[in-house]
Amino acid sequence: MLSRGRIVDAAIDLIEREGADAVSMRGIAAGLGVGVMSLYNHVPNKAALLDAISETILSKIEFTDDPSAPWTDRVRVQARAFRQIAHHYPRSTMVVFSRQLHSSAGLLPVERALSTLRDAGFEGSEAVRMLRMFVAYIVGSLLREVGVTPTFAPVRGDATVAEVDPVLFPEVSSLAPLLTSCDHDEEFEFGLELLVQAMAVRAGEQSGRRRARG
Amino acid sequence: MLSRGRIVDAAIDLIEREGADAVSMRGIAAGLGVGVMSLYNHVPNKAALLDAISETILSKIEFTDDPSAPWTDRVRVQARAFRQIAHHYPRSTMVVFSRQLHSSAGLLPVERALSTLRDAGFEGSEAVRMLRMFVAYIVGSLLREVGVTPTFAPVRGDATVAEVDPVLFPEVSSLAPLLTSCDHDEEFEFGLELLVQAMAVRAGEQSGRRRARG
DNA sequence: GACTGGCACGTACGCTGTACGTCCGTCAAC
DNA sequence: GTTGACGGACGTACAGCGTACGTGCCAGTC
Repeated sequence: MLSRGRIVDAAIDLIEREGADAVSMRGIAAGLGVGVMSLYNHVPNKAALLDAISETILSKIEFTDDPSAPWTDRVRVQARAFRQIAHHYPRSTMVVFSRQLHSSAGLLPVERALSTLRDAGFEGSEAVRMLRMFVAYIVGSLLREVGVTPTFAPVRGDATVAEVDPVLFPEVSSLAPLLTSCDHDEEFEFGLELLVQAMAVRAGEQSGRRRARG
Repeated sequence: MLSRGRIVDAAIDLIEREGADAVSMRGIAAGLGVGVMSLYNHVPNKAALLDAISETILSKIEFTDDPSAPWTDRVRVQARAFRQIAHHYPRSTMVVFSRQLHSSAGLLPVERALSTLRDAGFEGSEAVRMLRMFVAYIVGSLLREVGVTPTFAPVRGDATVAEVDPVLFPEVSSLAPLLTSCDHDEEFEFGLELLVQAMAVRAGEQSGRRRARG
């Protein structure tokens, strides 16, 4: 028996195997051993299916952070949970980023993050701003990590960089080896640490002001 | 006379008018008053055309930062230049983000940024890490700002948030008004400032260590 | 037994990207 | 002035896409 869930799962499998461009209603149906039009009994159209894929991916994020741990550690754990799922479904992650979903699928991550930020001492618009900044960093990082099409990426990039004119682009030229290679784990942790520290500084100022007022 | 540049310009116009999904070789050709296949005399295929669009957009970034200004100000100016062009071509920006380009089109921004980071005291891998973190934030922010499909966005989001269960999602529920509305300028500047300050702290530690060694 | 609703499915239409062949205007060589 | 080559604009054609619509089967209810 066909179902919305089975269709979404098959679609995610197909995307991970053959890429987001290769996904088609016919391909998904073939993967399920089913006629194309049968899909439309469970999904109104392809756009809705892609939205459903986004929600499913988002819902797979597992939060294992300990509520009693310091908020800085919880922030780190939550950020890594986000990243882990993106690495597990790299190509589907691209479709998540390419669609803005109006649904409440991503609400649990937001709730957890806001709760953590409250523990850190941020409230109201300050908490929302912190959240948005943090999400921006994570999304931007993952877009870079995941957008390089992990499978069969032609390493043509090196050749291009080798041709960089050292006179026009001295900095790029001298840092070329560092720019072409990238330890994604290390890069992510670096930015994460910088952000957590920046937030800690800001949190200290906040509580300092509150103490001064109280 | 048809040319690669005219094709790219027409394609960008079309994307901004009707969205990235609506862009087709036939549509572009029609906009130029030309047969479809004529395009293929100047562009090998649609993917290459989209790459060309990305490069063109990237090349439109104007750097007006004063090399004699403090590096913190230069960072701010460069970030805003990036953002400005994304706002000028919002829908094309989405295609830029959805493609990773192997070309050297985005090299000038990188060069300028690395030069600024060197002035701040960052060198080698530290500079590259700072650059990548900064780009991640900017890209993530712009993806949020631009991904909300500025034109004719159905404001269904508010209704969805109004239905949030206050028991399941207390934080989201209490901050709902702040979460639904968003002053993009303010949000961007907030994160930008936080990052610049974090970088300044790190730069101070760097130069401190150098002084200690020297 | 008849009736009804849901689901799987085939057909068909308009759209897409693009391979291939054709035509025509321009320019060089004789 | 004629001829030949060549580059660019173009039409045709094909495979593949999303999906509107109609058909047939099968379970459940009166």
